Amino acid sequence: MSEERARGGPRQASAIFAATLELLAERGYDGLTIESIASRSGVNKTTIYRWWPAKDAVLAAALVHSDLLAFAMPDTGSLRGDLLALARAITQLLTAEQTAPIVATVLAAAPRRPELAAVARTFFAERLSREQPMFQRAIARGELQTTADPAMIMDLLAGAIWFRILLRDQPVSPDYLSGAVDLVLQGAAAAH
Amino acid sequence: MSEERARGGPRQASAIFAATLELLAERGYDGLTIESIASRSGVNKTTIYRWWPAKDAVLAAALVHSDLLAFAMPDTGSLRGDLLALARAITQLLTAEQTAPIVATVLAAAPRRPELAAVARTFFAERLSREQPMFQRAIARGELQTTADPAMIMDLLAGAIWFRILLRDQPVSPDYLSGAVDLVLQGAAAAH
Amino acid sequence: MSEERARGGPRQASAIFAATLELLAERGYDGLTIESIASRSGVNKTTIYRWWPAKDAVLAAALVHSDLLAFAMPDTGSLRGDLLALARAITQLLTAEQTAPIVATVLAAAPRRPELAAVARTFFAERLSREQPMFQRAIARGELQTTADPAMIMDLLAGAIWFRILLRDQPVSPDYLSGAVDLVLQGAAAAH
Amino acid sequence: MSEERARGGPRQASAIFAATLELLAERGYDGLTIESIASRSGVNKTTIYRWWPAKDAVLAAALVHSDLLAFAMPDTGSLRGDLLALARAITQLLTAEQTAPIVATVLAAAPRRPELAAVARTFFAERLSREQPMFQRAIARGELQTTADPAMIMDLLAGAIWFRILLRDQPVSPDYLSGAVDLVLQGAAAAH
DNA sequence: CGATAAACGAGACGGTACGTCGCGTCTTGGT
DNA sequence: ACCAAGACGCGACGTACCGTCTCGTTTATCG
Repeated sequence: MSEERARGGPRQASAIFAATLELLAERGYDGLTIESIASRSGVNKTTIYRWWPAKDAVLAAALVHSDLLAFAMPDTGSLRGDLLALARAITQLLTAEQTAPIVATVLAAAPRRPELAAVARTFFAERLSREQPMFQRAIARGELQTTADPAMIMDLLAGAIWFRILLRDQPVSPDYLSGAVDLVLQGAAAAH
Repeated sequence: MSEERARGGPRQASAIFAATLELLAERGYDGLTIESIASRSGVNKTTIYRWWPAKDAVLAAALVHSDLLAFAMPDTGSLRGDLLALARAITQLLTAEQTAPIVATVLAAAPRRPELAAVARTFFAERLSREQPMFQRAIARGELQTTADPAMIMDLLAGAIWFRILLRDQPVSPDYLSGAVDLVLQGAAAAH
Repeated sequence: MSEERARGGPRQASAIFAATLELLAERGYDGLTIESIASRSGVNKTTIYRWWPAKDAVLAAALVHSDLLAFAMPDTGSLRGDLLALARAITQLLTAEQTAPIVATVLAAAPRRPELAAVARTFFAERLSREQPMFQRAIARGELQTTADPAMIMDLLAGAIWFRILLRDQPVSPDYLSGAVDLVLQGAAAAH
Repeated sequence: MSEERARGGPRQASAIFAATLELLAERGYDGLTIESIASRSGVNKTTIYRWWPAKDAVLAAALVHSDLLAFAMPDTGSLRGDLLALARAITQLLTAEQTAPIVATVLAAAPRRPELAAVARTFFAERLSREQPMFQRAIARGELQTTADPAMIMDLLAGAIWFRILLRDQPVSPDYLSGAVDLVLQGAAAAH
């Protein structure tokens, strides 16, 4: 029952994925070439093409296979604490030296790259679904109205962080984060 | 005293810029090549390289030169109306057939491309400064507290729209927009 | 055991060589470009660069591969006859419609082009060594002194023809050839 | 009566010619570009094109204008001495550091470059005519038969040297030169 | 255990685009 | 009238990866 190789991948899939993410971090999306992945992972170019149609697909597979997209769902006892923890995790993802280039790259390529777009979409959808319990706990605690829209709350919070870091290129301070969380929470608390 | 050509650009700059944006919309960022710009604009490749070092620079110049980044600052009489108008304009920009491919592609590519990042940064900074009167009017009307942070409000609103359309790939309905505006406004209205 | 392709050359080497010599004859040395060779031979430019670093190398290989540099060593029974045959062959090479443009161009370019110079040097060295039997037969027949220097004799004879055709641009008549052969032979016959 | 500028040339012709020959010696024929001549001579590219159609023409004019092609006709008192002096001068021209690259270059380009070919042809023709007195003196002294062909003698001698240096890439020793002169002289002396 | 099919290594190839160089033409403006 | 300055179209350069394609050589699974 050697499960070492999943269906639909080459024998050295792990080496390929590792090389892919290394190179992506080192040289950026454009510096990431199939040939460099092949060379770095000690695999022949043909082998990669046998399994994936293009470098985006390799990258998508590498991301899914990696734990870069994994994140712990917080449970601090209060919605404010949970949202703050999430906001900090997002900020971390977008600024940490190892993850920032990868995440920026994937999002940049996503709009025109179905594979990467699918990864992003799936990631965010799954994330939202995993956030549901957090909001249900908050409702149970009376911290949130039943009518509140968790997706919108996360859009506002996560969007502000993404927007500020990637597009406005402005720092995201702890104060900014707590201010944004407060604003959104108070806004959601107000009756419709 | 024909001042027809600004300093630092080729004679057919306009044709080059037009071709650049057309091709960007048609083929996406990676499909946009210097040779295709040259061919489409009826200009020689060499001429483009004489003036810009890389395609990002051409693209940045084309964006600055275009009116895509122009936008009217609303003045509806209420902050809610103004923010809603802005939110609609942003949504429009990101979804309209002519602008969406260009804007989405540029914004997506910006984090990895210094020139494009600079354009985005400048654009958003200028935009924010032009939004100041809108917030000052709201404060004068008593719709907003003096302590409110306009930048954060715009980050939340614009970020949510951008995030939802480009990353989560979800529709942005009029109800969603007004809901988001309300949430943010009520959140900002609550005391700190 | 198909030995069809010699080591160190592309699969369509012959087509490339043929195109190279054709184009050299048609357009001269400077008009001979890698791109034109690629186009004419139906091979991609990249393929040529994969195997040769520059056009001189292609040209050198084409020359070596061709039979332009092949020549039959005469054996007419007398040194005078042999030298006359050689002189005629050289003249022919430098004036015949098919060979003249190629040979003249190559010889002219040789001094400035290491690869071509090497081809010329090798060719003339090999040629001289193949001429040795001719001179030995002449010595055996008593037509030539043992002290005579075959290399000098050939330098004088070949040099005169080459000089006259390529540099002085003057015709080389049969009378001129036999006159030159006679002069050299009689000079060589005289005691030192 | 300022004759400083000949008809059909720009004001800075001398600077252009000097730059041309310098660059030719420094960088070879291919490294000699119109743009580099213009830059070195402090003249605009346009000016050069106004007067000469291509770099060959500039080079031809520069050579004619220079004294590189000048040579003194020897008069040593004997034909053998005169020929030896000529042979040494030719060898010098082909091997001296300053002249060798220029001469090799011109001859290399000549076959396909009418301007340069004309320069070469003119040079050799004029040279031969200036050699006539040398042969007439020899005939007057009884060193040479009336029937001897001076052109052929010079073809053999000069051709051997050119051939040996440029094509066979072999050294030309003093012994070689005197041997060649002796051989040719004795051959010419023998009756037809 | 040995056949056989999948996976792989090696690398030549056609192709697109890159960014650069020098050519020769042209226009403009200044002596 | 001549020239400096320099933009321009053009052709070729040599390079980098792309994705495709044989062609043998492992592997590893199964009869």
